[in-house]
Amino acid sequence: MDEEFVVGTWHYVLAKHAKAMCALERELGDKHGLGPSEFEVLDRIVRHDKDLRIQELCDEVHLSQSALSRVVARLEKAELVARGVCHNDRRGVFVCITDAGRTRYEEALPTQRAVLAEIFSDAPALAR
Amino acid sequence: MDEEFVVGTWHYVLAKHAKAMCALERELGDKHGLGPSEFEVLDRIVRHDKDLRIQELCDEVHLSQSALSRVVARLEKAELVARGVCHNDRRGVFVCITDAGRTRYEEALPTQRAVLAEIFSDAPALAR
DNA sequence: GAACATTACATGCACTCGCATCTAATGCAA
DNA sequence: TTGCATTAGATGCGAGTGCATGTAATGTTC
Repeated sequence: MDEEFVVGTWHYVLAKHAKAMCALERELGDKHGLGPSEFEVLDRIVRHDKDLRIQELCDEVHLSQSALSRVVARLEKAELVARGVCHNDRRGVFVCITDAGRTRYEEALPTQRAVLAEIFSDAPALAR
Repeated sequence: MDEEFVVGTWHYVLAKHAKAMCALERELGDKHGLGPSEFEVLDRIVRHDKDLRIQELCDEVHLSQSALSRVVARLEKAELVARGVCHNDRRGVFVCITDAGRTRYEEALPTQRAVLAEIFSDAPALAR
C-alpha cells in the first residue's frame, strides 16, 4: 500500500474538486441560476428519462437524503421539476422534469462541460 | 479533448471526494475532535514547521480566506495553535502549533492515513 | 386487526462555507 | 505630513449541508 500515492491522489482530488466546484458554482449560478447540486440532480433525472423516486436519486447523487429533499424542493419551486406521490407506495415521491427544466438543463450542459474541460483537459490521467 | 474522459474524471473526483470527506469527518471528529479543515490546517502548519502567515496558509489550503480565519480561530480556542501579530507587518498574523496541537495532529495522522488508504488503495491510478 | 418495527421523505437545528464588508496597518504620491 | 489606494485578517450574513428527529404509509407478528 503506497502511502505516498494514496496521499497524492487525495491531494489531487481535493484540488480538482475545489477548483471545479468553485467554477461550477460561479458559472452555472451566473449564467443559468443553478447550483452544482441542482445541476447534478437535473442531470440524473434527464438521463434516467422516466419518473424517478427520490430514493433512487439518493443513491446516485452525492448528497444526504435531507439535502436531496431540499434540492428537489428548490427545483420544484423554480418549476424545473414536478413532484408527485407514488401510486404504488404512497410514502414515496417521484420527480419528473418539466419542459422548462429540460430547457434549462440543456442550456446549462455546455457551460458545465466547458468548465470541466478547462479544469481536467490539461490534467493527464492520474498515473503513478 | 475527450469529453467522456473529462466527465468520467469529474465523476471519479466527486465520488472519492464525497466518500473521503464523509469518512474523515466521522473518524477525525469522533476519535480526535477535529474536522477535515482543522486537520488540513494543522497538517500544513506542522509540515512547514516554522511560523506561518495566515496568508501563506491561504494559498495552500482549499478554503476561502474567511473560512481559514475561522478555522484558525477554532484551533486557537482549542489551544492547538497560537496566533500572534507579525513584527515586520503588523497587519499580519502568524500561527504556530502548540505542543497539544502537535500531539493531537500526530494522534490523528494515522487515522487520516487509514481512511485514505481504505478509499484510494483499491482505486487504481486513473487511467484511460 | 392491534401493536410495533421499518421505510420514505420532510424539517428543525447547528455548523461550515463563501461573499461582501469592516478595521487597521502599510505603501505611495504629491 | 497628508490623502488615497492597497493589503491582511476578522466578521455579519445568507445559503447549503448533515444529523437527528418528525410524520405518514407500509410491513410484520401475534
